[in-house]
Amino acid sequence: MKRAGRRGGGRPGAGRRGRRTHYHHGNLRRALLDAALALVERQGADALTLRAAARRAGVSQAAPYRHFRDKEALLAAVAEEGFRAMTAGMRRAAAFHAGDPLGRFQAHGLAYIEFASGHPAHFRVMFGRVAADRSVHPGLMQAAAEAFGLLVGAIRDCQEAGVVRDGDPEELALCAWSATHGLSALAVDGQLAQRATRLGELARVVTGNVLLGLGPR
Amino acid sequence: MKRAGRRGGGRPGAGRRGRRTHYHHGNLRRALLDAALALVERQGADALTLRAAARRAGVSQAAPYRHFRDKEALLAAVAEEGFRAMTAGMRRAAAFHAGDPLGRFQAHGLAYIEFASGHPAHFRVMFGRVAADRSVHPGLMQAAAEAFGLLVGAIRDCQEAGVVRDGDPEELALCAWSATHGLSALAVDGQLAQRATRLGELARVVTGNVLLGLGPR
DNA sequence: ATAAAATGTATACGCCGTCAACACCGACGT
DNA sequence: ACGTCGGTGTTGACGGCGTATACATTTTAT
Repeated sequence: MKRAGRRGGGRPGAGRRGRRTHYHHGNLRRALLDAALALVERQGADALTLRAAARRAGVSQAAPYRHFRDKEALLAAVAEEGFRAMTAGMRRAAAFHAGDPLGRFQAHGLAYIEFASGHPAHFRVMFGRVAADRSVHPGLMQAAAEAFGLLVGAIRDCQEAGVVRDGDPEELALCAWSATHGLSALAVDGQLAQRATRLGELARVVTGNVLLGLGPR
Repeated sequence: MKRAGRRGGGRPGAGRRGRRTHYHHGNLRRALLDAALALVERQGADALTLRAAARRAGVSQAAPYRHFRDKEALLAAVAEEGFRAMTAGMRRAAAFHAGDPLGRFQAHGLAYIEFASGHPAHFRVMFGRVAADRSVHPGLMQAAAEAFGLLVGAIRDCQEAGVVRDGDPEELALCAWSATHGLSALAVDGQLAQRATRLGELARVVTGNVLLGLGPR
């Protein structure tokens, strides 16, 4: 149905097809999102610009407006992808601790910190001021809620196993989320400068301390 | 010609021969900083613009460059003031718990969260990416270190009182800082939307949980 | 008094987000 | 088959931004 032939298809020099280039792009929305992700990952959050994404996708500066209402919408989409990637990483890490609720829980936290330190610019977009009113971007809200939901679920499992004290699981999960997010944010913002080399170790200390606090009384 | 009412108000030594007083504006650096703080506080971090600060101070757009190397330098100065204000707030709060190291420690955390939720835009400037290399702004680094130093000192006092377990105080303080900063950051970024009304309560829960984790074994 | 240094202004460049007007393409009703 | 229509991409423009350069003015040092 949709043809793959694209105009410029990424690089004017490379994309030569028999025909004159097509006027329409194959899937510009996806291409812009990929361009935006690459920009963030390789040149930082400040390099994420509607015009730069358009350039990278090989279209004109106004083309993105057919797919994103404004820059904020593109940022929200980038953030959403970040939450999905982070959630996937947390799931992967937890899979190694099948019968061990506490281990799963800590693995979630470590994976969170690992994502942040591995993709600092992306992390900043995820938690930066993407919108005055977040509810305008339901996909983003849902993706963020899913990550938090993992933690809440893990807390519930720990409570059932008797290794975490009773109480509102959301509230307890928030204690863990705060510590995990805080360490990640401090690391990403360069506030741990001289300690950065030990980040992995610090992550264990911090998440471990959370567990001590959450343990049964 | 552009003449616009000069900064008449409070120009010291307006006569001539004012020794320590400054030349044209009075003290443009301070005026720009105040303008920047007002912009951040009243219109958010995105409204902080060199040109807007200049406008608000009543000077031309290029004037700020005589006092700040670039926009980053102005941001750093704004962030520094934020750290000083936050540190002051933490000291004030701790003063109410003279003989109670644990109380002091928790008061620090609560004051931290209170500052963040009371001045979200300023908080964002303080922890946003002000510079690729923070060491270019020594005043900022020092102001931030002072806030962290408060926590470390409080941890030491708690250890001496036997209410916090032994161990590297910096490491233990970092556990507390992470949780405190994390809750603040989540609140500021609107990630606690529906729970925001209970922020004060959540702050107590989170800081209390940290103390449980740090307690003697 | 005069030269030098400090401070502010005018102007310009290039990039940005965004908008309006237009061009092209594929699909669909007739 | 054909004309039209909505979705998609282009061109060009506007005002705002950070910043550089050249210049004017005031303060300070000699």
